[in-house]
Amino acid sequence: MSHQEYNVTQQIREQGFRLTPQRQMVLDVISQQGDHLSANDVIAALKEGVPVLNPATVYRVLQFLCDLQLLTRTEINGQAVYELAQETPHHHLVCRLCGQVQDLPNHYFEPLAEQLLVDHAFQTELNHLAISGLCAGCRET
Amino acid sequence: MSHQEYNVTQQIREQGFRLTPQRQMVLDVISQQGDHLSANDVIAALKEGVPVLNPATVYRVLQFLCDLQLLTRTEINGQAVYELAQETPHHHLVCRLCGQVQDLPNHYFEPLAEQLLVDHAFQTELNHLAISGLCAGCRET
DNA sequence: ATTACTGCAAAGGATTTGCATGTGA
DNA sequence: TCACATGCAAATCCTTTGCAGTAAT
Repeated sequence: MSHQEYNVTQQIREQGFRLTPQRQMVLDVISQQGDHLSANDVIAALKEGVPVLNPATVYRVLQFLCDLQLLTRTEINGQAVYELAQETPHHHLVCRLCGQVQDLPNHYFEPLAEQLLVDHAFQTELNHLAISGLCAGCRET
Repeated sequence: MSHQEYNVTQQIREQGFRLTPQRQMVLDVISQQGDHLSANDVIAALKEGVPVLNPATVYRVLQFLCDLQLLTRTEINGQAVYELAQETPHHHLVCRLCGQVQDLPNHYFEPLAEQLLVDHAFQTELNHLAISGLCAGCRET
């Protein structure tokens, strides 16, 4: 179990919730497989091993972990994807062709956020925004 | 029929497709009700008048009009919404509290796009991005 | 007269929910 | 022990599809 994952399990207990095998399995998958897994990805990954989790349980665990803010949920191309919550908010560059996703630090959006506040009195709450386009590799071909 | 809507019907014919009452009704609704209608909004609005369109037809018309690039489709909070295609791309400020949507000209994103190109060789294809946050009115209360 | 288009009903996929059972603390 | 969680199945929501009939050109 990674250090990060350990903190997560700690938090579940500290908040008075139960650390069940199902919740651990979902956390394992998301920690190991890395980021940006859809509910289906998680369900599929869990089918590799035994025993299999019920899809309803996976959905419930994902929602539970999001409620505790241990996971974050992003919509990419109309599909909900999940990853471990990080300290700093960040965003995503999504390639239209190859589908690759790379992270983008929040500071890229700071000038924009400031301007929206000045011009429109609109206070952005940017988190896990998905920017689509063409990645370096796909632009060449 | 507005001038804009006239152009749209012209284009349908010019491209060899048929201008059916159903397509006109969907266009009427989107032209009159304004922007950001979901498929359901369109279906509901059509139920006000008679005769009623079949939901499957509404979905097919919306997709058809998007294929012809006469409508654009945006995902806001995981919900597909449609509006008449405009000449210039633009984006949306979506208030988390009141749900109000205001348009945002594309030029706000130009510095960001340039920086992503320089730093990550990533070519953004930004269109109808939804930025969530708090609008001026909701920030006060 | 073609053949694109629509209506209907059924299928499909993703997610949620009710309820009985199971289990972590 | 016992409230919280899970499994199961059914329900729900949104959208798509097959097919027969209709209508725009």
